[in-house]
Amino acid sequence: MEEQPRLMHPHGVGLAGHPGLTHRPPDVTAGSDGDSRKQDIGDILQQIMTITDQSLDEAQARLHSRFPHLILLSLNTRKINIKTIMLSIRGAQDEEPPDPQLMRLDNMLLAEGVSGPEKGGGASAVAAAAAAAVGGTGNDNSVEHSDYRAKLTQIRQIYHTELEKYEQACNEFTTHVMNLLREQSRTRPISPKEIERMVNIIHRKFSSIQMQLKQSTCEAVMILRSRFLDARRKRRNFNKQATEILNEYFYSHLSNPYPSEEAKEELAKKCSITVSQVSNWFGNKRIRYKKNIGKFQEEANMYAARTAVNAASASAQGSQANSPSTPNSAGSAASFNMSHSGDLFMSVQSLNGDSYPAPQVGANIQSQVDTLRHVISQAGGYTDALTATQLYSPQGINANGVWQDAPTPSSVTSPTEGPGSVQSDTSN
DNA sequence: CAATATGATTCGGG
DNA sequence: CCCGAATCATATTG
Repeated sequence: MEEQPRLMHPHGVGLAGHPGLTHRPPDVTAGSDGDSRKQDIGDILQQIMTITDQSLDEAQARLHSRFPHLILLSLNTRKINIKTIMLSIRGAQDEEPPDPQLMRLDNMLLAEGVSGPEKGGGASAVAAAAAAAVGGTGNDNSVEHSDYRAKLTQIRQIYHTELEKYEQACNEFTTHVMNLLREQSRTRPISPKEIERMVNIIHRKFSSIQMQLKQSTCEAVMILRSRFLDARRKRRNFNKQATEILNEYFYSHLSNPYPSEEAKEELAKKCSITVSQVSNWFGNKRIRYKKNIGKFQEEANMYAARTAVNAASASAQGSQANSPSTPNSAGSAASFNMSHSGDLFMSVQSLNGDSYPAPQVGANIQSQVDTLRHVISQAGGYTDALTATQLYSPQGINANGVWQDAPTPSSVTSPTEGPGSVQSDTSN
């Protein structure tokens, strides 16, 4: 919630001051005496070393200071799934084997889309790669996605500017030194080998800086990735309305709370969440409901009653088939059509029994039956006879085939028992 | 703060 | 792939 501003530096930032490199070659030209040439060369070399070392540190410091929170985060938060990530880039951190490491970093940056072409394709590639690396569930979390992408772009931007800067500085410096050497060559013979050696030294130094930069960038990307792709880190509860909608659906399809793909899509749309989230929600809901029905009775009652009323009024106004007369509204949802519902239930039993081929009316009724059944089973404690006939199981749902499965081994016929159940049903 | 609620992920199975 | 189950990590609540 606070990383935005930090990373949001509109380009330019940070490139401004660049102590180590920008203040490039000290005025070496001063040593135009003649004798102290050799000394100068030594000095220059010294300078190179100093400068580059300094800038190296700075390069690192800068990067770290640019993503301080991120890095802090990685250190603070528990072991998160960074372990996987760390594994993938380990070896790059510890020792410093010359080549393979650099290649690794390069590959990674490339795969990450940081050092690749432009944005667009790169980002999606990153997403894919990231998803694959982290979970494997390449789903659709486009929301967080854009955020993630934006930040990745920033990282890339910084990376590129810095890299460019380094390169430029390197070139400038090399030229500078070359010029100097050339100048000196008039006073003393300078073997090409010597020049080459100098250039090599410079390049080596600069490439080591580059590598630091790459490494730091990798780190930042990794952290960013873990931050954004591990959704658990940012879990947000769905808003009240969404939960309502989901619950409504769940309880009105209690006998078969497995929304089809289309249903999921619709729910997702209505709730402003992704289909995956809908699936997750139902998965969680099913198992948690089953695990402790008592805990959900209140809620079940509520939604069942509510949707029952809705459905009832709806069907009353619409077609009527062999429907029960749909009595009074609100109030005693539990007690009302108890007797009728018995019939209804029986009559629909067949529909309900086999698969849910239910045409149009069937679906409608099915839904009602579900909710009614609940209402009934709630009042069940009092309506001996009906509940006694185990037509529809003890727990209220699992009447037929599918989503049934005896839950709590305890309590069978009486809805009572266990934690805090009952009580509330009469209030209804 | 602990306890609980909740969304997401991971691990087998079909 | 979808499920259920177990589990994780965060949110919310008391």
